[in-house]
Amino acid sequence: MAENKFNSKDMIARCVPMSRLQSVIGGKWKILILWYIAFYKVQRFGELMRRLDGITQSTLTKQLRELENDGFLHREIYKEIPPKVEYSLTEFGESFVPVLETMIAWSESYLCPDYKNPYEK
Amino acid sequence: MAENKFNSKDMIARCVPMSRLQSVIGGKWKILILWYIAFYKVQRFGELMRRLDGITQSTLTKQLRELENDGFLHREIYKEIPPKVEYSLTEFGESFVPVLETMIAWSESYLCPDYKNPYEK
DNA sequence: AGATATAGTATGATTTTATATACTATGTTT
DNA sequence: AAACATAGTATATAAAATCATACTATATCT
Repeated sequence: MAENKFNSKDMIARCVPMSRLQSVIGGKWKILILWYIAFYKVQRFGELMRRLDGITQSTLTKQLRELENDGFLHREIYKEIPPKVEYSLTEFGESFVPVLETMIAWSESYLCPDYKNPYEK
Repeated sequence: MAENKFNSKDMIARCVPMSRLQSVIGGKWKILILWYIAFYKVQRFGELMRRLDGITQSTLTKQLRELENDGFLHREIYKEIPPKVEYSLTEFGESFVPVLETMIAWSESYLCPDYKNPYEK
């Protein structure tokens, strides 16, 4: 049996950042949205709608607002007609990109091993 | 404006591993459960219950079953009274540990910067 | 004989998440 | 004059996730 060198109180305390991470990137679309914005430079609401197969406008709006409130995204509004809004990563959002990279690398190797990225040799 | 060197079809295809990852580690408790098992060597149902503040038995059971079905966890049943079951990472589950490490490192640095891990200098 | 321990299951209620549908604004194009 | 484009909002509904509560089994301890 493995030994546990942490006591109960420490274990609970240590868990806090993981809990926060869960609450911040949980949700059915968030890492996908961040992924599109970070790696494919998708910036427009309409394009995200087309990419995220099956999402509704109100759900996308809600997820984007939460990502904005949590500091990942910047939302630039242009006073034009028809309306134009561009989403981009904040500095904080950029800091999360290596985590996304680790996630996608693992997913491609272990979760979808038959998946072939056409841009890698 | 950033250029996008991927066409629409590729973008959708490329997204698949991220979608699967989302479906596999989404949910309110899963990365937390994996974290406890991987880093604190928690193996028993009852101990997980005590760690995961607020989770109910049925929810914990469901999450553990899903992690087992998705290949992350091994569930070893001992034919004893009172019942004894031990959870541990499979080889596949172990492959995910570096991702968990990246997640927690980012969370500690960026999400909970005031959090102090008592076991690091 | 009754309490204790562990790992659950069963049922139904509640909360959270997501969906469908209709609607808004207004400059430009047909 | 009507249609189009974009980025939404509003309202109501449905589906999924989670929770609360009560219950099961049975060897061992008191």
